[in-house]
Amino acid sequence: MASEELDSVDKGILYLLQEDARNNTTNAIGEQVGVSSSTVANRITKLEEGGVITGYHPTIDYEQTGMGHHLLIIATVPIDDQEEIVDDLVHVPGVVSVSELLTNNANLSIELVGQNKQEIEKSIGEMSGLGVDIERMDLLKRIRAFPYNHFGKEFTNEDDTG
Amino acid sequence: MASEELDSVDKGILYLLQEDARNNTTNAIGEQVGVSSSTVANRITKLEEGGVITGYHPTIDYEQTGMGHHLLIIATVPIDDQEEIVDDLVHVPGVVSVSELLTNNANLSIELVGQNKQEIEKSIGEMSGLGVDIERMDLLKRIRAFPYNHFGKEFTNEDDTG
DNA sequence: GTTGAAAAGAGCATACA
DNA sequence: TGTATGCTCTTTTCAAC
Repeated sequence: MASEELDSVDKGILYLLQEDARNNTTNAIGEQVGVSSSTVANRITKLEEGGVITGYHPTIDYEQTGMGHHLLIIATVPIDDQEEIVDDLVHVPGVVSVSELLTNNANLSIELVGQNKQEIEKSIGEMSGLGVDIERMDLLKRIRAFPYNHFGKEFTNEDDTG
Repeated sequence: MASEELDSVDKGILYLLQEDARNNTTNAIGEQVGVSSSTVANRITKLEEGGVITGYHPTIDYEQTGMGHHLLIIATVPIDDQEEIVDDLVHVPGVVSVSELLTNNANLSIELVGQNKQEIEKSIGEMSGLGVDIERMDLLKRIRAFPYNHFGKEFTNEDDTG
């Protein structure tokens, strides 16, 4: 039920959701991919239940929110404790995303925000207390996310006059 | 108009949007933060226009979609060409996000997906052709994103019985 | 089992206070 | 910022493929 292949309708839906997951209505999506709105709703439900779509999140420009500091941290944790530590990292103030890597060294990529250096240092301190060994830490200039561009634009009516 | 401070209503809205940006209605958000639905709609519009919210995206489990390969790449590009190269990277198949870092070395973090090694290799080749110098490349185990936990949960009625 | 059409209910945008 | 109205969207049901 989960890892079934996606057909062109699913791919088109995913593509359009990646463009705007909040304001793209099932109606509009249906018109773009050539099915009715109820079909779109059914498909989306299945994609959610099947674990393909795991959530919907806004992309936030932290600099606009007073979070002057936005960092990307590469760190190492013991593999056996990786999951547990990541669970704890959720509760560290300022940590907004964590990517787990399948390596021994530098197996964690952590996105951290804070209003000032004090907040950052406090978060760093908490992370260290959890057993996170920071390898490097760089200022984030910008993050860009885009629809997986071969996911289904071909299955929509969108015009690419770029 | 853009970088004004956020009040508790804004923070509560952002928190709830980060929990579920698609299914959280203005009505539900309004009840949680204690304002009317129209106020929520007005605030969201301002957050969008002010550049605080730059988009809404689903989180997709690429492994469930037949994309067996999910990589995180650390790469270096010439600083002067960074923006231009990132613009080009958008069009490389399989590239789903790019983070620009403010450093000389390893100033790009690229998330790449593909159905098989051939696709990955093809994408790598295109990236190299753009002047992207790959420093390291690791398999992604999992990515987790969470609401910035000190952003406004305190301003909602949510119960944290975890 | 999946899709599409229609009805009922809910949510959203606009105007106005 | 809140309230009210008209309009749109979503959801459910049910028939058809």
